[in-house]
Amino acid sequence: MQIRTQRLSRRESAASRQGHAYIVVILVTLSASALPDVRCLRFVLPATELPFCNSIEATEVHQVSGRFRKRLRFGLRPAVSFTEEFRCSGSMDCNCVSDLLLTPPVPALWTPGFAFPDWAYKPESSPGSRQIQLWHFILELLQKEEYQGVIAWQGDYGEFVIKDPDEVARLWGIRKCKPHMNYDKLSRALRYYYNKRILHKTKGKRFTYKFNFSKVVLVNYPLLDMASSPFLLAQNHFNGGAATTDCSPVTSEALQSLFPRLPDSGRGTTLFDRGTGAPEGDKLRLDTFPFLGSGAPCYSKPPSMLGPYPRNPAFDYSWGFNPYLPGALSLNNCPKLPPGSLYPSHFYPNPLQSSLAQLPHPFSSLLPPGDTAGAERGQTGGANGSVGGQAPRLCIPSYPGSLLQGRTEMGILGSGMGERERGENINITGLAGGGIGVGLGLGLGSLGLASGGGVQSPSDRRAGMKQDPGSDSELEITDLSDCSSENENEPDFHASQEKENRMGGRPHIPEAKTAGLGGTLPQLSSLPPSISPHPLKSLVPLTPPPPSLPTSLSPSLILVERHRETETLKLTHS
DNA sequence: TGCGGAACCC
DNA sequence: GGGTTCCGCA
Repeated sequence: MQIRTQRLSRRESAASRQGHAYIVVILVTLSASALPDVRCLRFVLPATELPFCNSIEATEVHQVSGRFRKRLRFGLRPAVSFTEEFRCSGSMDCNCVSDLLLTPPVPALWTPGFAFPDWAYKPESSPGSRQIQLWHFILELLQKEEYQGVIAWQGDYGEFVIKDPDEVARLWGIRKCKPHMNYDKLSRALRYYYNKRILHKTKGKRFTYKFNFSKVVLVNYPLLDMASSPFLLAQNHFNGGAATTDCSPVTSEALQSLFPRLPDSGRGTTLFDRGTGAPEGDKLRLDTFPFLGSGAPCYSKPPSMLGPYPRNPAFDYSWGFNPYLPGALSLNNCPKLPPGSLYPSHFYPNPLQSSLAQLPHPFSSLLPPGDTAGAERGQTGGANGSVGGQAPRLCIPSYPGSLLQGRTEMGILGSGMGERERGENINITGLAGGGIGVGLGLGLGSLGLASGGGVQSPSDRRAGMKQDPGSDSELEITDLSDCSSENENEPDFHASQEKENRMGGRPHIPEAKTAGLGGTLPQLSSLPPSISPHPLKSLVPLTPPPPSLPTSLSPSLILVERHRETETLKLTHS
């Protein structure tokens, strides 16, 4: 069933600067008649093509005045355009794609992988260890086509079967430099995950285990709205189908055990940081994912293996990871392990299609991209089974220049705009003939990124002023990448991995909602290049904070204030 | 085949 | 901390 084009319009947007990474919160109000059940979002990052799905559960879609509203949260690195697809469930086989061009084509800084943030796949990120963890390894095998005969997804909701236990053990032994590894030992290690709720044994099925993705999600995004997340609810299958999420409360200890890099996962250091003043409530905190230094104990990954995507060299970054891509998990690059296969076009049964697909990004990034060849070109991975076929894709002109092109009506999003400006700059338009279409434009200019004067040209802005009162969308962009000090040493990608960073010990990342301070910060263009290792580092929101912003300066805001002072001082000196 | 305790290693 | 190894038990 072809869904007619649905025009969406921005209702409100806000953005703030916090480094490299952005958090984008989209609030979309859809006409009820047009989109009764939004199920899937698909994003494609430019240099990597990272489709991942966010789902919108019906219960999560608030029907307001005959419209369905849903706030979509996802984090994305700046300088990435992405495609999102809305797909209707049921008989409505609609989908649509639109692009969001955040920044100029600078290196893609964030590559969400699989269900977990990339750092989760990094051996260095293994809690308490700098080696790859077994569950990472299992995921690695699962995502490689050549190991389908050894281990493969089977069943649903993260269930997989070890078809060849000895071979899996052998591979694991190779990876860990344990030549005497066998399945008995491997299974013991797997049982080690039971208590951690990472894995679960499927009783009655030989060699069959099940990932508790919801737990992994929990530990990464503890404040994710479990009750309203269809994915997490689906993960209850993991726990015997209980009506509740897995879900004994996740203790701080457990979270720290799994993800020690969460300063204190159980005490509010969450991606969804409530109480930050965002009207929407939670806020995705990308600064939870630091990129760590390399350090595979056994092997060193050749550079060719580091980049899972067929990237444009300019966009390449060694730490990029997508477990669905070749070598994505071969972080230790065990010599005896064959190189990663080509990007698998499909996985069956891919539990993520039905479960992780319903997660807000980055969880939804578990979904396999359907078309690896489009990594560089940022095409839609239509092969993704979660998406109803190849969706039309709006091509947004690359920065700098107009975000609007063709039928697309793009808008500049960000806190750098006043309410009036935002009304002018944000415009979301559906795709003709493509079902519900949402085109999102994110202008750096509106965010205060001064290089080039912003993404959207004035003419574009004018073109994007049209609004549809019948629908709204809301974007919130947060730059959080200042948090990762490790990444500062990465010359290629300037990549800092997002990480939760509100707790002590780590570099403090300003909260997402810092737009209110942005106006006082110097714009990038006004700063010497050396000041900011990354253009977005100087991204400065221009607009006042959202009304819900706390009036008092939080520690993070203080940091922003300090940053502002520093930048101002540098500017003065220069 | 699966489990978990225990000791041990890194 | 995250396994690894060994073991007894079911």
